[in-house]
Amino acid sequence: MSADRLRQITDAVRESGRRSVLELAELTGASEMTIRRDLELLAEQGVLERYRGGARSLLLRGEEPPFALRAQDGPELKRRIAAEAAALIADGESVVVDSGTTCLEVARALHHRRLTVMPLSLQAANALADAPQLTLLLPGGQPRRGELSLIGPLTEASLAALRFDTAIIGCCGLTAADGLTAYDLADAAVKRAAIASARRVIAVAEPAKLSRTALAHVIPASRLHAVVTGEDAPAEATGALTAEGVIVRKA
Amino acid sequence: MSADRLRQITDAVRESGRRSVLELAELTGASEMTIRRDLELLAEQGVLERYRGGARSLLLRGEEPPFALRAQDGPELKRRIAAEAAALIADGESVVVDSGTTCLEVARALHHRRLTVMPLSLQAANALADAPQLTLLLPGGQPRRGELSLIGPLTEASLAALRFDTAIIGCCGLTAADGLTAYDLADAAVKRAAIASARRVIAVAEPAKLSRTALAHVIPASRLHAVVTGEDAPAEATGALTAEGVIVRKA
DNA sequence: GATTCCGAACATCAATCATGTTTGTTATGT
DNA sequence: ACATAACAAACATGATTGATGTTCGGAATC
Repeated sequence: MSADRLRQITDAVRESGRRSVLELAELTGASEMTIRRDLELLAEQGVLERYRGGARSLLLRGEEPPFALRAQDGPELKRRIAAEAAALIADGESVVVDSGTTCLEVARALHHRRLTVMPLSLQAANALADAPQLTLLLPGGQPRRGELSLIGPLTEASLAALRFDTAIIGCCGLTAADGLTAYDLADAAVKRAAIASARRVIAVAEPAKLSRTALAHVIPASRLHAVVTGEDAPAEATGALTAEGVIVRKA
Repeated sequence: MSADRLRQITDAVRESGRRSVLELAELTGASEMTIRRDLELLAEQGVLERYRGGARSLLLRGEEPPFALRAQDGPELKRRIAAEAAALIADGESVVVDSGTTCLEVARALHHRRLTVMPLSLQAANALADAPQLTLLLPGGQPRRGELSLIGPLTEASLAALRFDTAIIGCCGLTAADGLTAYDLADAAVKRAAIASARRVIAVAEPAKLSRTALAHVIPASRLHAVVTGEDAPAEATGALTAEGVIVRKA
């Protein structure tokens, strides 16, 4: 399954709202049959909607693509950021790890460590299920479709009952002006609960997110202790965060 | 990975307490290198312990083999039992599904149904994560190593806060005299909590379990509403259960 | 110090998966 | 109703992966 082609298709359809199978086959160089199969897949993920002859986009602008697609996005960068974040955690700590693709990488980076970890997504829980030295604590909740992040009152109640040394929080947008933001309201509520039950808050955010703001406000940037981002993060963004009292680490 | 060979090895080692690599290679017809790789795998799962030249069993009699091995055991029968149990559940119900290999099959059988389901293991949660019409509720808790059943105070608290129409409960032993029993104390406590929060309790048990009793007592048989087992369940066992007021279904 | 066992590295085979091609069927438009 | 375009099932192909076997240098045991 060529991830590149899926991305090309997603982008092309999103750009003009709709594309024909023939156009997409020409664009990608793949056969029409392959395009049809791809469209079927993307339709299942809720990215687009099939109609006879083509497909129309279901992603509104400002909406995030599904997990399976984002997971293919710059995995190399995410791993570097995750490794840097993991390095900020000391053995023996208790850590709550947020949902999202970047945080999933953080969870993987903690696999061999000696910690108490509460992951906030099924993905991360699975990644850590066979970790030998880890005390794994799962919160209750409802796994969000596709994302598999745990949400709802059960999740918030589980978090409220516990106190962690560190929270690793992912985001969809993070700026000094708008603070840490997320696309999903339920996710945002869980993030807030996780932050409320942690002594120290570390955000992980690819550079692109530092100039983006999503719908749901989670917390102001000043509430963060550290942000881990990529090396090509724009200086204005990181500077503004530093001015808020946040430590910025580039991976 | 030949499941047959792993079973042969496990049985042979358990029978005589220890076996040499050479013996096992002869017995299974595989090369010594393959046997070594298998032993490494089984050692990771805690089935046996390597020593130079062979391996010795770590499974005490009366102890259950790890999940990965049991999952390969008579999958056909388990699916039939699971289908029968699933048929006892009406659309719209709320159901709590226990951990274990048989209950995992029940979860799979519920995949396309319209229900509210709380699985008590990560395995089952994963199997149901992409179910389109299902409301999935995860309890909190600690995933038990290998088994991935959720245990601990978080799990019991999650269950105590909810009321279900039906509980599907797995077991290690089930007799009219000794009731429903499990190998693991923590699992048993969770089972009890699940049963306490359900109006109706259905146990699933392969025929072999109807003449077995494990360490931890969960509930007396009379507390069950129905038992689903295989068609070749011994008549004395099923008769004794019926005498306790339990409905017995053979799949 | 000799022998036996081990495990890493490579080779091989089978199974699986993604993709393309063919062909009969279905849906759309006139 | 008929013609055409799109579709999807079935099969073919090539690439990738995973299990197994073999060889060989190194380590543990006697």
